Amino acid sequence: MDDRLDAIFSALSDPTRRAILARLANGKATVAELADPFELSQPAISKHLKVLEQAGLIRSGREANSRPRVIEPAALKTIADWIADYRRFWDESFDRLDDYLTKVQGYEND
Amino acid sequence: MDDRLDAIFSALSDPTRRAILARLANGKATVAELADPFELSQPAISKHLKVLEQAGLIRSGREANSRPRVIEPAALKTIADWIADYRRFWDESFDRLDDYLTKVQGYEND
DNA sequence: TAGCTATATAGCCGAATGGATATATTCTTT
DNA sequence: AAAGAATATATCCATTCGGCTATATAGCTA
Repeated sequence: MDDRLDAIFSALSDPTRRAILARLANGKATVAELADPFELSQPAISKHLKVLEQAGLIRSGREANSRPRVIEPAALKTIADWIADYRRFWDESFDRLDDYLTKVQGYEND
Repeated sequence: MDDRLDAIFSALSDPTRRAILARLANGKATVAELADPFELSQPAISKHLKVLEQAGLIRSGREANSRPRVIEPAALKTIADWIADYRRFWDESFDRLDDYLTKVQGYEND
C-alpha cells in the first residue's frame, strides 16, 4: 500500500504528467493528441504515459490503430483519502461538518 | 505554482518522508525523535527534512539546543485543492453535497 | 573555555529519472 | 503483400536522488 502511494505521488510530481491527466479529465485521448501540446518527442510522452499507467492513474484502451487513454479515478481517490487524514490541520470545521452530514442528512463519507 | 506542486508531490513520494509527516501530525518533534524509528543515518534524516521543508510541508523552530519541526498545513491544502478538481470522478454526490451546504447552511468551500 | 549534544553540510557513490534518436511492433489501407 | 500510421521499445546521456561517512557548526554545561 505504501508502494502504491510512492508510485502515485511520484507520477504526480511531474508537470507534464499532471497536464496529461488534466487533459484526460476532459475525456479519452490518443497518444498523439496527448503529445500535441508539448515540445517533447513522442517516446518521451509514451514514457510519461507508462509512468501514469503503472501508478494506476490512467488506463489504455484499444481502438483500431490507436491506444486511447482514459483517466482512472481509483488512484486519485487513494491519495485523496491519504490527505484526508490531515485535513483537520487546515479545516477546523471539517469534523463538525462530517458529523452533521452523517447524523442529520444520512450522507456517508467514504 | 506548478513548481510548488512538483516539490510537494515529489516530497510526498518517499515513504520515509510520509512517515515523518505522520509523526509530526502528532505534534512538534526534534530531529533525533524523528530519526528514531528509522534505520537511517542522521544526515539522511536531515536531508529528508530539508526536502519536506523546501516543499513547505514542515517548518523548523529553535528551542535551546535543538531545532524542532512542526507540520505546515498550507502545502497539504495546496495539493488537496488540486485533487479536489478531480473529485467528481469518484464521488458523484460531491457536487450535490457542495450545493447543499452552500445554499442551505451557508458554508463556503474555498 | 573545553567538552558534550544536537543538527547541518560536504563529498562520494550507485540507482533512478527524463530527455533524445533509432528502431520495432501492430493495425489499417491500398 | 506493401506501405503508412500510431505507438512502443531499446539505447544512450546528463541530472537528480537517496544513502553513507566524515566533518563542521551552534548552543549548553561543567
